[in-house]
Amino acid sequence: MSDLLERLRGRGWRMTAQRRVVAEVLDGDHTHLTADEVHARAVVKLPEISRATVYNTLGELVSLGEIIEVSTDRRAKRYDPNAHRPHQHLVCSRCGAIRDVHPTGNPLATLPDSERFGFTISDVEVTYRGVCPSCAS
Amino acid sequence: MSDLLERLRGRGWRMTAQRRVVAEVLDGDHTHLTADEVHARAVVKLPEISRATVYNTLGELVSLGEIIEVSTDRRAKRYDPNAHRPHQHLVCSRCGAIRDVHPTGNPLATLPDSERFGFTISDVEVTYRGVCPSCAS
DNA sequence: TCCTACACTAGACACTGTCTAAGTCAAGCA
DNA sequence: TGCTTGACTTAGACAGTGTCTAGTGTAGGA
Repeated sequence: MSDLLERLRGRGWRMTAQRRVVAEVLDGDHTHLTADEVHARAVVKLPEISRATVYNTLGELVSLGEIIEVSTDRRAKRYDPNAHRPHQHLVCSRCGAIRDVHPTGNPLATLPDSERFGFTISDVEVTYRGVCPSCAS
Repeated sequence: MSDLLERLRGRGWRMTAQRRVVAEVLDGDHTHLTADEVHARAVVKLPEISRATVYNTLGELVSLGEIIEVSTDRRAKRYDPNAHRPHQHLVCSRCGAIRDVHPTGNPLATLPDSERFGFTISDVEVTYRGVCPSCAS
């Protein structure tokens, strides 16, 4: 975590209490939080932090590549602090639980040239859906 | 299209002008419309159709498996009438254009057992992202 | 034709996210 | 250390998408 703060400072980020709190929340063991969940946890540590600041800070962290936006359902975006290792997501279609997973092979290679329609493809997102053990039992 | 209406009638759907119009809109050559786009087109044919009816009808068509919900960005859901042939999506990250694509292999097979965490996996969504030829030029 | 359960409408409401104007403060500099 | 400045934060309005409800309408069977 202090790593993250150091990296951000090194990139010219002005270090404020609000940004520190958001980074701390993301570094907790609750991954894949929504923006409002991040806000709720941040408010515990810093009651006057505003929703707009949380949204701004999350957006900045995303554009800096420190966290990843995930949208496994059509509800709120979720934020994944595990940005430094490529991975995909496995989602329970009942309870919405999310796990990071690491498929074999290169997902980009599955799309033949004839199906690329001239696009320059840079990224692939794979979402596996199913029922988790708790919901199945 | 009359096929679709027949299938729906066969499943006990009460056939109303509103449902017919929504089905007709989806059957047009504009695929991947948002709910509000469907509503806008439906209003042209049936001015008094309400937004709630369009949302309800789309939801029913999805649960009947006649259309597919697609969420390639975090804006509105889009509806894909191409539900009867498995496919994935290729999205332009600049203009948002969407193409149906057909990757090789079985995307489910890319997740090893050790990465399934006891989930019973039933579905995989793959979204390829890149820049389309028009945006690249 | 009549009846009734299902469908539709208008509009309020909820959730998520964005924007703005005004105030605050981190950090560089004297 | 104290000043200055522009980046940052705040509160709250606003926008887009989707859901829900109460009252009304109507498709389709008897």
